[in-house]
Amino acid sequence: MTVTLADVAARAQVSPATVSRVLNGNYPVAAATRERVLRAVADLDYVLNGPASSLAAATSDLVGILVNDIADPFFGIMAGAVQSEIGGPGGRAGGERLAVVCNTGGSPERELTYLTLLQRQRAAAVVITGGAIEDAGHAQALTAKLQRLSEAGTRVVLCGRPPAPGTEAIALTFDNRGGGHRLTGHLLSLGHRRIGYIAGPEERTTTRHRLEGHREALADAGLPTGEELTVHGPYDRGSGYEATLELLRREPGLTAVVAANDTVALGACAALRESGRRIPDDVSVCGFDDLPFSVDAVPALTTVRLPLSDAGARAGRIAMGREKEPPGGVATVRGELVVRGSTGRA
Amino acid sequence: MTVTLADVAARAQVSPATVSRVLNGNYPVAAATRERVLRAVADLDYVLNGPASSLAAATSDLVGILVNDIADPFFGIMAGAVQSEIGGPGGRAGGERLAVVCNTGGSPERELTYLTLLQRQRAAAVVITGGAIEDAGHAQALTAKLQRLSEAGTRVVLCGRPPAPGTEAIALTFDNRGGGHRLTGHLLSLGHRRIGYIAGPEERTTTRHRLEGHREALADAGLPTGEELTVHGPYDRGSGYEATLELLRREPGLTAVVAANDTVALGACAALRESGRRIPDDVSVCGFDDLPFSVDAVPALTTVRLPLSDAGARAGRIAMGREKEPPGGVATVRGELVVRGSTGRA
DNA sequence: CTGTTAGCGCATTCAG
DNA sequence: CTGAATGCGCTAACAG
Repeated sequence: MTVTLADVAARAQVSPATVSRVLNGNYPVAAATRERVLRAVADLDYVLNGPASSLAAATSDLVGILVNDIADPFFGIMAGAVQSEIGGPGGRAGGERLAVVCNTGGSPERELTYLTLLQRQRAAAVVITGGAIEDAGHAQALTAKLQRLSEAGTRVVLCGRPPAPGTEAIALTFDNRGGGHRLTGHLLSLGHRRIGYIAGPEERTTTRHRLEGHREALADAGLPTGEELTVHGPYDRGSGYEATLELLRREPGLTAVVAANDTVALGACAALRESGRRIPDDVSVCGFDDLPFSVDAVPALTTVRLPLSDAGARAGRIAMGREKEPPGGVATVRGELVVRGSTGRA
Repeated sequence: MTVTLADVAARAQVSPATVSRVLNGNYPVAAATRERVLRAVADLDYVLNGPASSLAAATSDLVGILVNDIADPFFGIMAGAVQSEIGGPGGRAGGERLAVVCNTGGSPERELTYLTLLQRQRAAAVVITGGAIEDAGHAQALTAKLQRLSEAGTRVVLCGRPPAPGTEAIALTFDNRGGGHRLTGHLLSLGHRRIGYIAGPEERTTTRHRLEGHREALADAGLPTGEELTVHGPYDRGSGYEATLELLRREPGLTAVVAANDTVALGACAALRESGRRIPDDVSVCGFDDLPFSVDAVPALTTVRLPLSDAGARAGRIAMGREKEPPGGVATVRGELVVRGSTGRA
């Protein structure tokens, strides 16, 4: 029924082994023979059986990319970059790898489930993007799982996440703390003193580091860290909107709002505008990430640009073993302060 | 080295067959035996070998989701919705399916490559999102490939793409033509007559249908279809920006701009603003899709809302065989005109 | 350079 | 309800 390697071999009048060799291209085969085999493949419209191939070879061409939220360009940009380095020649069979992105939705269970599924498929590599959940139980389970993956020969790379001690995972970490520090430093230099902070979800490394940077900047300036002006929420537009209304309630004299990321900042801008405040004349706003739409906001967002695409591409190359791992298995990726129209003097 | 089914069987003192049966849960096993097996699985930290399992069963738990641009929320939202319906119980082994999204980057070759890869993996289903490339050669190759997939037992669902005649693929098509028609109708009713159109890439069904709707509306009103005021470009911000400058050059008296989608519209707004024009006082702008950021644009974008999330979820359910297929295998999903601040009287 | 020989790990018959 | 036997389709030694 379904055509197999043996069928191709019969038609090309060679042994199955030879067909396998031309298909995988990792072994010398006479040009004429190769020709004949390829024609037979085309004639029969043969497609390699992936599971059988992976079973026999004890490895697959699957590369998993885990993202917290596939609808968020922050992850989409990284995932696309990872994938662009993974596709193309280099795979085992047919020279193509299957880069697959898995959407965890930010759920620790789903993260683990996907890793198990990838482990089950004997994935060649796994790239995990974005911040981690800070829960002791989950961290332990994750560490164990990553270790298991490494032992099974799956290369693990973290992109935009702190290192995972106790594992062999390579980490490209974003300097969220430093970025947050510079952002707030910028506001302070403009004379702002009553600064609201809209943080991401609690128990997320990204959230915590950005917030710590903010508070360090405040502390450096000898100011109170203003816990009462911090509101947590998800990394979405609605959160920025709601949180801003809440901040305004707590401190009507607010002169600046720092948002967990650009998307949240957009919601903050909407809320401020609806409350009759002008940006940046009455209140300054900043975001984080510098997503593509940020430059088109009105006024354009002051933010911290993270080289998402570069980082993703690098993670992809490391996952493929095409780039040297950073010393110690950890590299820090800095964000650059981008000052635009949404911030001004207090 | 790596623990196998046999190891689990030995530890649980049952036969491999029994272990397989409890793992797949599709066969009666005594509760006590099941207990023992599950404990052994936990003790040994056993993970099923996916390739071996798929090989023996001649099917896998992989479900592929093809997207044109993973960094674009338009696709991210659909992909996330598809995936939310695919995950969870229902899979063969362990009750979990691996929903994987593949980024074609809009390239026909990559689309085919990914489909082959998925075919190779004996994917349970494939959901293809977004418009198709209108190239006779590619269409033929794609039809053949989809047919091959169907024959191999892979369910194929198109989401946001016209039906593929000659295949068994189910299609949830967006009414891009109708949406485009209503959008332009709205502008005409506001008195606009000199309307620029920024179309997406040529040879894309989405592009063509939206544009046709636009021209039909013009024709219905007895106006020329204004081919000289149509500019093509990719579905991104930069395209909107450049195209708008070009349109302004061709017709400085433009009173409205219709963009291929919201992202393009954002770029158009930026260009208009930089040219000193106010929106909507001098020039009205509309987008398409109603992505999350569109409501936060200033002024908020008039657009056509596509139920991306609903459509994706439905596609996912159909792919899983959990929802009845639409009659004739085709369903049309309408877009709703959403009038906001970016459009006003001419 | 090419053919032969063995499994890879699991799901299924088929018996019991 | 459970065990034994068979083969899924392919790759990887090993010979030639």
